[in-house]
Amino acid sequence: MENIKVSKTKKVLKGDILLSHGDIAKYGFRVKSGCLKSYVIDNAGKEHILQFAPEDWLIGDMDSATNKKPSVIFIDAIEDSEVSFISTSDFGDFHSLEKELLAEMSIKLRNNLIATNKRIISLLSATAKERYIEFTNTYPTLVQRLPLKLIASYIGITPEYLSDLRRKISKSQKK
Amino acid sequence: MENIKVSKTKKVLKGDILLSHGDIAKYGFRVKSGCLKSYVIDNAGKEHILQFAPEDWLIGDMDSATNKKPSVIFIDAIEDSEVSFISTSDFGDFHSLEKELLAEMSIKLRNNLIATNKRIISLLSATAKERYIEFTNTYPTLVQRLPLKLIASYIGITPEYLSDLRRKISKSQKK
DNA sequence: CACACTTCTTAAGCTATCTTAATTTTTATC
DNA sequence: GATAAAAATTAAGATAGCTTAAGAAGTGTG
Repeated sequence: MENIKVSKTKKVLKGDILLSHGDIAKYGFRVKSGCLKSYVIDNAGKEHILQFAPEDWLIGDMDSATNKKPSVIFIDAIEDSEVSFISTSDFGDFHSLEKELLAEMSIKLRNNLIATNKRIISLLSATAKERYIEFTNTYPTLVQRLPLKLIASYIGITPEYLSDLRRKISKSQKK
Repeated sequence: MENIKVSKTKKVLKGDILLSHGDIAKYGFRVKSGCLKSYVIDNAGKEHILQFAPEDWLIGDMDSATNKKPSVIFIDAIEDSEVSFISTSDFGDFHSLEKELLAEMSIKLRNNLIATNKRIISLLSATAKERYIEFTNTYPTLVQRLPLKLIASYIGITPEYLSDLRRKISKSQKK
């Protein structure tokens, strides 16, 4: 999607909120530098991270943008970032798009779907420890860069329990 | 994808396996009648259901088909079914496809991605009880039709615990 | 460099969910 | 419609992962 219409580029600061629960998504975001996250907040007020978007990643709420419905997610900057805005009017009607662009979009959607399915497999069938190790293998650069509590949130456990797991893992490696 | 190339139609019996762990997926499947499921088997030998595919649904292993890699999933018939085979060569190179078909594929991929993301939100942020109630609301016809143990597997719990939950739910409704 | 703030760790007790195993109910088959 | 097979239930004991709380270790900022 290098050639998709991009309306503007903007600098955002760590902590800035680009999309809030209840908003109707008018834009998706392409991250030029820095890192964004998308997440939900559950009934108990706990945050659960859906996606990290470092350099060159896209992030947005496709459901809200496509169906013009209030978003259930938030998108924030977790580092100072530079972000370009992708108008979601492009998402609405695929039939009006160029063939070339459609093919690229299909590929991105397909790859995203494959990755998302892997995450479901992981959530259904792997233990917390296995999911953590899988995360470190899949996103080694993010592990360096992100606070552990965000990684815990992404893999579906508490930071305290992740801390336990890491201690157990490093203990078992020492021998 | 009504107009995608479909090589053949075939009747399959309950229990028949259409794709096995280790296979490279040569076909996706469109279900004409009956119902298929896709699932993984974890290290402990437990089955975890990724998808149900009743009438008019598509099911397959996109990762295996796209990347010509051995599948990590199985696809079986859970009822006697009639199924048409979709050649996965269509998946490989999007650029060679008709524009109209690409637009339809993009829409299907997008909708699938939206649904898949909802499932991740549910797995991360909802309790087992909430996930069960959500399932019954989202797929009321499947609830009638499928054994509870398959639903338990789909929402990520054991059949015994689902049984407990159902008892608690019906007890709390009686008052 | 000191203060505040965030992140990380540790530990004890707790709960949602699992395991095992036996029993009952439902469904399919000859 | 009897028998076998599959599905669902029940219950007791086990455990992975959570909660709470407090302290330690980083990190940024004036």
